[in-house]
Amino acid sequence: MRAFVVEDDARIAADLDRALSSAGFLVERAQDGDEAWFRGGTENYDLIVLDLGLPGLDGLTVLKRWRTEGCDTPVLILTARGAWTERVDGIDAGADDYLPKPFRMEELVARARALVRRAAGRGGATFGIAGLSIDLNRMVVSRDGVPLHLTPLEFRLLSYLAHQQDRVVPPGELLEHLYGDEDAKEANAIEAVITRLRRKLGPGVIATRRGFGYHLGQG
Amino acid sequence: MRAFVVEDDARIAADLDRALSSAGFLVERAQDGDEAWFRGGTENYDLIVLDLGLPGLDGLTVLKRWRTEGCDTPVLILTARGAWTERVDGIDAGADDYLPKPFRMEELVARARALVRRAAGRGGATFGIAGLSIDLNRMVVSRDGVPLHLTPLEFRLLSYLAHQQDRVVPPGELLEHLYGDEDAKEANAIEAVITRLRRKLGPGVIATRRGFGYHLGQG
DNA sequence: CGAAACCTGTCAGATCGCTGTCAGCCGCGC
DNA sequence: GCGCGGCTGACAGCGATCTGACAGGTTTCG
Repeated sequence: MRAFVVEDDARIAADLDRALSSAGFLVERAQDGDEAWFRGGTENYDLIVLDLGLPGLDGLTVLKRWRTEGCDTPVLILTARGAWTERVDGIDAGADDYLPKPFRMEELVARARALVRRAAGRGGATFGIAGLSIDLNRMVVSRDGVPLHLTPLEFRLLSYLAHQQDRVVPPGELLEHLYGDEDAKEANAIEAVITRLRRKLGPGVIATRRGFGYHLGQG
Repeated sequence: MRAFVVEDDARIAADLDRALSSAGFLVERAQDGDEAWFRGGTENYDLIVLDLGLPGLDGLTVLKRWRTEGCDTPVLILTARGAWTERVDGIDAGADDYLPKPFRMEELVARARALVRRAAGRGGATFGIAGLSIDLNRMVVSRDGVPLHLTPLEFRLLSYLAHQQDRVVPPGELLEHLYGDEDAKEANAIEAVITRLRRKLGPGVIATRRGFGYHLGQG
């Protein structure tokens, strides 16, 4: 799950990074509008957290450009401006949600999760598959009530697959969403994680569609 | 655009009704949890506005039941409780958004629009032909709801035929579109793929026009 | 601070399924 | 009945995937 944090205040950005990271997101940051516009329009994020008060390009403008470019990534706006009209502007510009500063990190995380979930067309935060229950909020996976110990990477991969319903996800897409474009890994890295996951989850959970990718559920 | 307003305070309900109606929604109302649960689960609304403080069934409970029943209508929660933990609970229960009371009607309408817009964004990259449903997004082909496991090549061939409607496609054209001009294969390669496809799809899907080519549908 | 435990990417060898080719059979069209 | 295009089962090559081993790096704990 890749998140893109656009925030010029270094302290707040660091807080956001920490909170989202520990919630299972792979966080990338930008500090000004121009960089935000470019990367947000180019990369494939699952969520964007956008501060309206930016140096360079204004946040609202960036958002509008993304939308006219056809980018439909969920966007959560942070605004220091208290006036409700500003918020309405933000939502009408294509934002999916907003959070007025100051806010609780817990609340931000909850909303972030809700946005991603909604984008996936899914209602609840926990669901079961193949005798497995996956709680995306608590980051806990259990089998027959027995909690399984997944590493952060394993959980991120499983969670991404879960958000894709039973769509077949190509390895390249997994690579991109697990690691971002920065330090590219060998395609084999995905296979390794899949193997380790299968060992813990048991058979019948992650299926391979040779030539296509992976998906949850029986082959 | 049908909206379902669940609110026990008659005055607020009337205000919501007026605002949403003038925004183009067809508004229906309920005043207690039991009625809300029944109608929300039965009818097909585009948006539900749900007050958490309800007589009868609690709002959160109603929401959870809808979600476990598979209802994925966008839900906007109204809450008088100011504590942010309550809001987080609502979102975790499957709400798509919440609005703390008191709120501006303009803001509610903006959010309502955003939710509906969002929900409409999910859409069918899937189409059906000759009793088959082909989902290009999930890369899955199913017959009578039973998913078929096609190999990449088979999928490409079928999908090309599907895009040509029921036009008769010459083998040479298939060869060209499946392999490009580079490493040319024997014409027989196509026949082999067709055979394998027919075995999986069953009879009556791919027809041969001797001397011309192949097309979808009965002879 | 140092050691142990753990996480994770890479590699190499094993495995498995996809796919093109071939040879022979079948059936349409004449 | 004949000829030719099309069909099909068998098979082997190849690339995709799997997996165990290993090492670098990080976190945990004493």
